[in-house]
Amino acid sequence: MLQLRDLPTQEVLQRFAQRYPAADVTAIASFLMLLRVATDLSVALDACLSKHDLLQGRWWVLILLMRETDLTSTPSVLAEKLGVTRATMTGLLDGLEQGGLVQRISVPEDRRSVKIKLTAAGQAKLDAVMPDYYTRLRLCMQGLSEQQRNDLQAILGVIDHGMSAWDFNQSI
Amino acid sequence: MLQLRDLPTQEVLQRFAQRYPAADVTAIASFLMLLRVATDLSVALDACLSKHDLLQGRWWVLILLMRETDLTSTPSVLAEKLGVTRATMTGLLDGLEQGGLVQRISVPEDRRSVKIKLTAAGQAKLDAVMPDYYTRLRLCMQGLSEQQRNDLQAILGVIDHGMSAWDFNQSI
DNA sequence: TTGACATAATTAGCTAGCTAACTATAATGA
DNA sequence: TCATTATAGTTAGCTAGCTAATTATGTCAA
Repeated sequence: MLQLRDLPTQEVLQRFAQRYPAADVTAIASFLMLLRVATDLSVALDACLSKHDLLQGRWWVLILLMRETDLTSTPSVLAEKLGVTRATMTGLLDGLEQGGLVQRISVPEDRRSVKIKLTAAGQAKLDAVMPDYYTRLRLCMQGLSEQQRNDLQAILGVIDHGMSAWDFNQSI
Repeated sequence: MLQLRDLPTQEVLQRFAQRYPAADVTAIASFLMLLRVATDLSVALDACLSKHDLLQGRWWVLILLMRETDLTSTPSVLAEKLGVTRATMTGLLDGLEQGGLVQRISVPEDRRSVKIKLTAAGQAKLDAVMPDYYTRLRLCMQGLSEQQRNDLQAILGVIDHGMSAWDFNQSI
Protein backbone atom coordinates (compact mmCIF):
# COMPACT_ATOMS: atom_id res chain seq x y z
CA MET A 1 0.00 0.00 0.00
CA LEU A 2 1.24 3.49 0.77
CA GLN A 3 4.63 3.65 2.41
CA LEU A 4 4.95 7.43 2.02
CA ARG A 5 7.42 8.32 4.76
CA ASP A 6 7.34 11.97 3.98
CA LEU A 7 3.94 13.46 4.70
CA PRO A 8 3.42 16.92 3.22
CA THR A 9 3.97 19.97 5.41
CA GLN A 10 1.16 22.46 5.92
CA GLU A 11 3.03 24.77 3.58
CA VAL A 12 3.11 22.19 0.79
CA LEU A 13 -0.56 21.36 1.30
CA GLN A 14 -1.45 25.03 1.05
CA ARG A 15 0.53 25.32 -2.16
CA PHE A 16 -1.28 22.36 -3.68
CA ALA A 17 -4.63 23.71 -2.50
CA GLN A 18 -3.89 26.96 -4.25
CA ARG A 19 -3.28 25.22 -7.56
CA TYR A 20 -6.17 22.77 -7.08
CA PRO A 21 -9.20 24.47 -5.52
CA ALA A 22 -10.94 21.13 -5.02
CA ALA A 23 -8.40 20.30 -2.30
CA ASP A 24 -9.63 19.99 1.28
CA VAL A 25 -6.47 20.34 3.31
CA THR A 26 -7.59 18.68 6.54
CA ALA A 27 -9.22 15.85 4.58
CA ILE A 28 -5.98 15.23 2.71
CA ALA A 29 -3.83 15.33 5.82
CA SER A 30 -6.13 12.89 7.63
CA PHE A 31 -6.28 10.58 4.63
CA LEU A 32 -2.52 10.44 4.20
CA MET A 33 -1.90 9.81 7.86
CA LEU A 34 -4.54 7.07 7.86
CA LEU A 35 -2.89 5.32 4.95
CA ARG A 36 0.55 5.71 6.47
CA VAL A 37 -0.30 4.36 9.91
CA ALA A 38 -2.32 1.48 8.47
CA THR A 39 0.56 0.54 6.20
CA ASP A 40 3.03 0.68 9.06
CA LEU A 41 0.76 -1.59 11.10
CA SER A 42 0.47 -4.02 8.22
CA VAL A 43 4.22 -4.11 7.74
CA ALA A 44 4.74 -4.66 11.47
CA LEU A 45 2.19 -7.49 11.36
CA ASP A 46 4.08 -9.06 8.45
CA ALA A 47 7.27 -8.94 10.49
CA CYS A 48 5.57 -10.56 13.47
CA LEU A 49 4.04 -13.33 11.36
CA SER A 50 7.21 -14.04 9.44
CA LYS A 51 8.88 -15.05 12.69
CA HIS A 52 6.28 -17.82 12.83
CA ASP A 53 6.82 -18.75 9.16
CA LEU A 54 3.52 -17.23 8.15
CA LEU A 55 2.36 -14.58 5.71
CA GLN A 56 -0.68 -12.37 6.23
CA GLY A 57 -2.85 -14.04 3.62
CA ARG A 58 -2.36 -17.53 4.97
CA TRP A 59 -2.71 -16.37 8.56
CA TRP A 60 -6.06 -14.71 7.91
CA VAL A 61 -7.28 -17.96 6.38
CA LEU A 62 -6.36 -19.84 9.54
CA ILE A 63 -8.22 -17.26 11.62
CA LEU A 64 -11.31 -17.46 9.41
CA LEU A 65 -11.31 -21.23 9.84
CA MET A 66 -10.92 -20.95 13.59
CA ARG A 67 -13.95 -18.70 13.71
CA GLU A 68 -16.10 -21.57 12.43
CA THR A 69 -17.46 -23.85 15.12
CA ASP A 70 -16.54 -26.93 13.06
CA LEU A 71 -13.22 -25.34 11.95
CA THR A 72 -14.38 -25.87 8.38
CA SER A 73 -15.27 -23.77 5.34
CA THR A 74 -14.91 -23.81 1.55
CA PRO A 75 -12.45 -22.02 -0.76
CA SER A 76 -15.12 -19.75 -2.27
CA VAL A 77 -16.49 -18.65 1.08
CA LEU A 78 -13.01 -18.07 2.43
CA ALA A 79 -12.08 -16.07 -0.67
CA GLU A 80 -15.13 -13.87 -0.30
CA LYS A 81 -14.59 -13.31 3.43
CA LEU A 82 -10.93 -12.48 2.94
CA GLY A 83 -11.63 -10.25 -0.05
CA VAL A 84 -9.32 -12.07 -2.48
CA THR A 85 -10.07 -13.90 -5.70
CA ARG A 86 -10.73 -17.63 -5.71
CA ALA A 87 -7.53 -18.08 -7.69
CA THR A 88 -5.58 -16.41 -4.93
CA MET A 89 -7.33 -18.57 -2.36
CA THR A 90 -6.26 -21.69 -4.24
CA GLY A 91 -2.67 -20.57 -3.85
CA LEU A 92 -3.07 -19.73 -0.16
CA LEU A 93 -4.66 -23.12 0.52
CA ASP A 94 -1.94 -24.91 -1.46
CA GLY A 95 0.65 -23.39 0.85
CA LEU A 96 -1.31 -24.12 4.00
CA GLU A 97 -2.07 -27.68 2.95
CA GLN A 98 1.56 -28.30 2.10
CA GLY A 99 2.47 -27.09 5.58
CA GLY A 100 -0.14 -29.41 7.06
CA LEU A 101 -2.08 -26.50 8.59
CA VAL A 102 -5.29 -27.18 6.69
CA GLN A 103 -6.78 -30.21 5.01
CA ARG A 104 -8.77 -30.44 1.78
CA ILE A 105 -11.72 -32.83 2.16
CA SER A 106 -13.86 -33.81 -0.83
CA VAL A 107 -17.61 -33.32 -0.59
CA PRO A 108 -19.67 -36.22 -2.01
CA GLU A 109 -22.91 -34.18 -2.10
CA ASP A 110 -21.39 -31.65 -4.52
CA ARG A 111 -18.36 -32.98 -6.29
CA ARG A 112 -17.37 -29.53 -7.54
CA SER A 113 -16.80 -28.39 -3.99
CA VAL A 114 -14.12 -29.01 -1.38
CA LYS A 115 -14.24 -28.58 2.37
CA ILE A 116 -11.26 -26.90 4.03
CA LYS A 117 -10.59 -27.89 7.60
CA LEU A 118 -8.15 -26.44 10.13
CA THR A 119 -5.89 -29.29 11.26
CA ALA A 120 -4.53 -29.80 14.78
CA ALA A 121 -1.22 -28.46 13.49
CA GLY A 122 -3.05 -25.42 12.14
CA GLN A 123 -4.70 -24.81 15.49
CA ALA A 124 -1.34 -25.27 17.22
CA LYS A 125 0.21 -22.70 14.88
CA LEU A 126 -2.51 -20.21 15.79
CA ASP A 127 -2.00 -20.98 19.48
CA ALA A 128 1.64 -20.04 19.00
CA VAL A 129 1.03 -16.92 16.93
CA MET A 130 -2.05 -15.33 18.44
CA PRO A 131 -0.70 -14.57 21.93
CA ASP A 132 2.32 -12.90 20.34
CA TYR A 133 0.15 -10.91 17.95
CA TYR A 134 -2.39 -9.94 20.61
CA THR A 135 0.33 -8.87 23.02
CA ARG A 136 1.99 -6.61 20.47
CA LEU A 137 -1.34 -5.18 19.42
CA ARG A 138 -2.30 -4.44 23.01
CA LEU A 139 1.00 -2.65 23.62
CA CYS A 140 0.62 -0.76 20.40
CA MET A 141 -2.89 0.44 21.29
CA GLN A 142 -2.46 0.91 25.01
CA GLY A 143 -2.02 4.66 24.64
CA LEU A 144 -5.63 4.96 23.48
CA SER A 145 -8.44 5.46 25.97
CA GLU A 146 -11.70 3.56 25.56
CA GLN A 147 -13.22 6.86 24.45
CA GLN A 148 -10.58 7.21 21.74
CA ARG A 149 -11.11 3.65 20.56
CA ASN A 150 -14.83 4.34 20.23
CA ASP A 151 -14.12 7.64 18.49
CA LEU A 152 -11.76 5.92 16.06
CA GLN A 153 -14.30 3.29 15.12
CA ALA A 154 -17.02 5.91 14.71
CA ILE A 155 -14.77 8.06 12.51
CA LEU A 156 -13.73 5.10 10.40
CA GLY A 157 -17.40 4.21 10.02
CA VAL A 158 -18.12 7.68 8.66
CA ILE A 159 -15.25 7.44 6.19
CA ASP A 160 -16.32 3.98 5.11
CA HIS A 161 -19.82 5.28 4.53
CA GLY A 162 -18.42 8.28 2.68
CA MET A 163 -16.66 5.98 0.26
CA SER A 164 -19.94 5.33 -1.52
CA ALA A 165 -19.59 8.93 -2.75
CA TRP A 166 -16.14 8.08 -4.06
CA ASP A 167 -17.40 5.04 -5.90
CA PHE A 168 -20.48 6.83 -7.18
CA ASN A 169 -18.27 9.24 -9.08
CA GLN A 170 -16.29 6.50 -10.73
CA SER A 171 -18.72 6.77 -13.63
CA ILE A 172 -17.18 10.13 -14.61
CA MET B 1 -2.91 -5.24 2.41
CA LEU B 2 -5.88 -6.51 4.40
CA GLN B 3 -9.02 -6.95 2.39
CA LEU B 4 -10.88 -8.79 5.16
CA ARG B 5 -14.52 -8.17 4.29
CA ASP B 6 -15.83 -10.07 7.24
CA LEU B 7 -14.88 -8.36 10.48
CA PRO B 8 -15.39 -10.53 13.58
CA THR B 9 -18.57 -10.18 15.60
CA GLN B 10 -18.39 -9.30 19.28
CA GLU B 11 -19.23 -12.92 20.01
CA VAL B 12 -16.31 -14.22 17.96
CA LEU B 13 -13.94 -11.71 19.55
CA GLN B 14 -15.05 -12.80 23.02
CA ARG B 15 -14.46 -16.41 22.09
CA PHE B 16 -10.94 -15.66 20.88
CA ALA B 17 -10.26 -13.57 23.99
CA GLN B 18 -11.26 -16.51 26.14
CA ARG B 19 -8.76 -18.77 24.44
CA TYR B 20 -6.06 -16.09 24.28
CA PRO B 21 -5.97 -13.97 27.46
CA ALA B 22 -3.56 -11.50 25.87
CA ALA B 23 -6.37 -10.32 23.60
CA ASP B 24 -7.65 -6.77 24.06
CA VAL B 25 -11.03 -6.83 22.35
CA THR B 26 -11.48 -3.13 21.66
CA ALA B 27 -7.88 -2.84 20.47
CA ILE B 28 -8.42 -5.69 18.03
CA ALA B 29 -11.70 -4.32 16.73
CA SER B 30 -10.19 -0.87 16.19
CA PHE B 31 -7.13 -2.32 14.52
CA LEU B 32 -9.10 -4.47 12.09
CA MET B 33 -11.42 -1.65 11.15
CA LEU B 34 -8.45 0.64 10.62
CA LEU B 35 -6.80 -1.82 8.25
CA ARG B 36 -10.07 -2.47 6.45
CA VAL B 37 -10.98 1.17 5.83
CA ALA B 38 -7.43 2.06 4.82
CA THR B 39 -7.34 -0.80 2.35
CA ASP B 40 -10.69 0.20 0.90
CA LEU B 41 -9.42 3.74 0.47
CA SER B 42 -6.28 2.49 -1.22
CA VAL B 43 -8.26 0.30 -3.60
CA ALA B 44 -10.59 3.19 -4.41
CA LEU B 45 -7.57 5.37 -5.08
CA ASP B 46 -6.18 2.73 -7.43
CA ALA B 47 -9.46 2.70 -9.32
CA CYS B 48 -9.43 6.49 -9.62
CA LEU B 49 -5.84 6.59 -10.83
CA SER B 50 -6.26 3.76 -13.29
CA LYS B 51 -8.78 5.88 -15.19
CA HIS B 52 -5.90 8.26 -15.79
CA ASP B 53 -3.54 5.45 -16.79
CA LEU B 54 -1.63 5.72 -13.53
CA LEU B 55 -0.73 3.42 -10.67
CA GLN B 56 -0.25 4.54 -7.09
CA GLY B 57 3.52 4.13 -7.03
CA ARG B 58 4.10 6.23 -10.12
CA TRP B 59 1.56 8.81 -9.05
CA TRP B 60 3.20 9.35 -5.67
CA VAL B 61 6.50 9.93 -7.47
CA LEU B 62 4.91 12.66 -9.58
CA ILE B 63 3.52 14.29 -6.45
CA LEU B 64 6.87 14.14 -4.68
CA LEU B 65 8.46 15.85 -7.66
CA MET B 66 5.78 18.52 -7.77
CA ARG B 67 6.48 19.29 -4.11
CA GLU B 68 10.00 20.40 -5.05
CA THR B 69 10.31 24.03 -6.10
CA ASP B 70 12.53 23.06 -9.04
CA LEU B 71 10.36 19.96 -9.80
CA THR B 72 13.53 17.91 -9.44
CA SER B 73 14.92 15.18 -7.18
CA THR B 74 17.03 12.02 -7.35
CA PRO B 75 16.06 8.33 -7.39
CA SER B 76 17.52 7.65 -3.93
CA VAL B 77 15.77 10.56 -2.28
CA LEU B 78 12.50 9.70 -3.98
CA ALA B 79 12.84 6.07 -2.89
CA GLU B 80 13.42 7.07 0.70
CA LYS B 81 10.54 9.54 0.74
CA LEU B 82 8.17 7.04 -0.83
CA GLY B 83 9.35 4.23 1.41
CA VAL B 84 10.30 1.82 -1.39
CA THR B 85 13.65 0.34 -2.33
CA ARG B 86 15.85 2.02 -4.86
CA ALA B 87 15.36 -0.98 -7.12
CA THR B 88 11.62 -0.38 -7.06
CA MET B 89 12.16 3.30 -7.74
CA THR B 90 14.21 2.42 -10.83
CA GLY B 91 11.19 0.52 -12.14
CA LEU B 92 8.76 3.32 -11.31
CA LEU B 93 10.99 5.87 -13.04
CA ASP B 94 11.40 3.61 -16.08
CA GLY B 95 7.64 3.60 -16.50
CA LEU B 96 7.28 7.33 -15.94
CA GLU B 97 10.15 8.18 -18.28
CA GLN B 98 8.73 5.93 -20.98
CA GLY B 99 5.42 7.78 -20.64
CA GLY B 100 7.28 11.10 -20.91
CA LEU B 101 6.10 12.21 -17.45
CA VAL B 102 9.59 12.55 -16.00
CA GLN B 103 13.03 13.06 -17.44
CA ARG B 104 16.35 11.58 -16.36
CA ILE B 105 19.11 14.20 -16.45
CA SER B 106 22.74 13.26 -15.85
CA VAL B 107 24.67 15.12 -13.18
CA PRO B 108 28.22 16.08 -14.17
CA GLU B 109 29.27 16.86 -10.56
CA ASP B 110 28.59 13.27 -9.46
CA ARG B 111 28.47 10.87 -12.31
CA ARG B 112 26.91 8.13 -10.16
CA SER B 113 23.82 10.22 -9.69
CA VAL B 114 20.89 11.21 -11.88
CA LYS B 115 18.45 14.07 -11.55
CA ILE B 116 14.78 13.30 -12.08
CA LYS B 117 12.64 16.14 -13.35
CA LEU B 118 8.90 16.40 -13.73
CA THR B 119 8.19 17.21 -17.39
CA ALA B 120 5.47 19.50 -18.70
CA ALA B 121 3.54 16.35 -19.61
CA GLY B 122 3.99 15.09 -16.06
CA GLN B 123 2.67 18.34 -14.65
CA ALA B 124 -0.23 18.20 -17.11
CA LYS B 125 -1.01 14.67 -15.96
CA LEU B 126 -1.13 15.82 -12.35
CA ASP B 127 -3.31 18.75 -13.35
CA ALA B 128 -5.74 16.24 -14.82
CA VAL B 129 -5.64 13.77 -11.94
CA MET B 130 -5.43 15.89 -8.81
CA PRO B 131 -8.77 17.72 -9.11
CA ASP B 132 -10.48 14.36 -9.63
CA TYR B 133 -8.67 12.84 -6.67
CA TYR B 134 -9.22 15.82 -4.39
CA THR B 135 -12.88 16.00 -5.26
CA ARG B 136 -13.45 12.35 -4.44
CA LEU B 137 -11.46 12.66 -1.25
CA ARG B 138 -13.44 15.68 -0.16
CA LEU B 139 -16.72 13.89 -0.77
CA CYS B 140 -15.45 10.85 1.04
CA MET B 141 -14.42 12.83 4.10
CA GLN B 142 -17.19 15.40 4.14
CA GLY B 143 -19.07 13.52 6.84
CA LEU B 144 -16.28 14.29 9.31
CA SER B 145 -16.33 17.47 11.38
CA GLU B 146 -13.13 19.44 11.88
CA GLN B 147 -13.14 18.10 15.43
CA GLN B 148 -13.27 14.54 14.15
CA ARG B 149 -10.47 15.15 11.69
CA ASN B 150 -8.31 16.47 14.50
CA ASP B 151 -9.31 13.54 16.72
CA LEU B 152 -8.43 11.10 13.98
CA GLN B 153 -5.00 12.57 13.47
CA ALA B 154 -4.34 12.62 17.21
CA ILE B 155 -5.45 8.99 17.57
CA LEU B 156 -3.34 7.90 14.64
CA GLY B 157 -0.41 9.71 16.18
CA VAL B 158 -0.84 7.74 19.40
CA ILE B 159 -0.98 4.46 17.48
CA ASP B 160 2.05 5.40 15.43
CA HIS B 161 3.93 6.20 18.60
CA GLY B 162 2.72 2.94 20.17
CA MET B 163 4.25 1.00 17.31
CA SER B 164 7.66 1.46 18.85
CA ALA B 165 6.45 -1.00 21.50
CA TRP B 166 5.55 -3.43 18.73
CA ASP B 167 8.96 -3.17 17.15
CA PHE B 168 10.76 -3.30 20.48
CA ASN B 169 9.33 -6.74 21.10
CA GLN B 170 10.48 -8.06 17.75
CA SER B 171 13.58 -9.30 19.53
CA ILE B 172 11.54 -12.01 21.29
C1' DT C 1 48.67 7.28 -4.05
C1' DT C 2 46.28 3.56 -3.56
C1' DG C 3 43.49 0.01 -1.20
C1' DA C 4 39.31 -0.28 1.34
C1' DC C 5 35.03 1.21 1.89
C1' DA C 6 30.71 3.92 0.78
C1' DT C 7 27.22 5.39 -2.34
C1' DA C 8 24.01 5.77 -6.72
C1' DA C 9 21.69 3.37 -9.82
C1' DT C 10 20.61 -0.69 -12.17
C1' DT C 11 19.76 -5.64 -13.29
C1' DA C 12 18.18 -10.42 -12.30
C1' DG C 13 15.32 -13.27 -10.26
C1' DC C 14 11.65 -14.15 -6.49
C1' DT C 15 6.82 -13.73 -4.49
C1' DA C 16 1.92 -12.79 -3.71
C1' DG C 17 -1.57 -10.98 -5.59
C1' DC C 18 -4.28 -10.31 -9.96
C1' DT C 19 -7.24 -11.56 -14.52
C1' DA C 20 -8.69 -14.70 -17.87
C1' DA C 21 -9.30 -19.09 -19.43
C1' DC C 22 -10.26 -23.88 -18.35
C1' DT C 23 -12.39 -28.33 -16.31
C1' DA C 24 -15.79 -30.52 -13.94
C1' DT C 25 -20.17 -30.63 -11.97
C1' DA C 26 -24.86 -28.95 -10.91
C1' DA C 27 -29.18 -26.56 -11.89
C1' DT C 28 -32.67 -24.97 -14.98
C1' DG C 29 -36.09 -24.27 -18.46
C1' DA C 30 -37.91 -24.83 -23.42
C1' DT D 1 -34.76 -34.55 -21.88
C1' DC D 2 -30.99 -32.16 -22.97
C1' DA D 3 -28.98 -27.63 -24.23
C1' DT D 4 -27.87 -23.70 -21.75
C1' DT D 5 -26.28 -21.42 -18.00
C1' DA D 6 -24.25 -21.11 -13.37
C1' DT D 7 -20.98 -22.51 -9.98
C1' DA D 8 -16.49 -24.50 -7.64
C1' DG D 9 -12.05 -24.94 -8.10
C1' DT D 10 -7.79 -24.76 -10.61
C1' DT D 11 -4.18 -23.39 -13.95
C1' DA D 12 -1.41 -20.07 -16.75
C1' DG D 13 0.52 -16.01 -17.28
C1' DC D 14 0.90 -10.92 -15.81
C1' DT D 15 2.41 -7.12 -12.55
C1' DA D 16 4.47 -4.44 -8.81
C1' DG D 17 6.89 -4.86 -5.20
C1' DC D 18 10.94 -7.20 -2.93
C1' DT D 19 16.16 -8.92 -2.03
C1' DA D 20 20.68 -9.70 -3.60
C1' DA D 21 24.17 -8.98 -6.72
C1' DT D 22 26.50 -5.80 -10.17
C1' DT D 23 28.57 -1.66 -12.16
C1' DA D 24 30.28 2.71 -11.79
C1' DT D 25 31.87 6.38 -9.23
C1' DG D 26 33.34 8.93 -5.16
C1' DT D 27 35.76 9.34 -0.44
C1' DC D 28 39.15 8.66 2.88
C1' DA D 29 42.96 7.06 5.65
C1' DA D 30 47.44 4.63 5.92
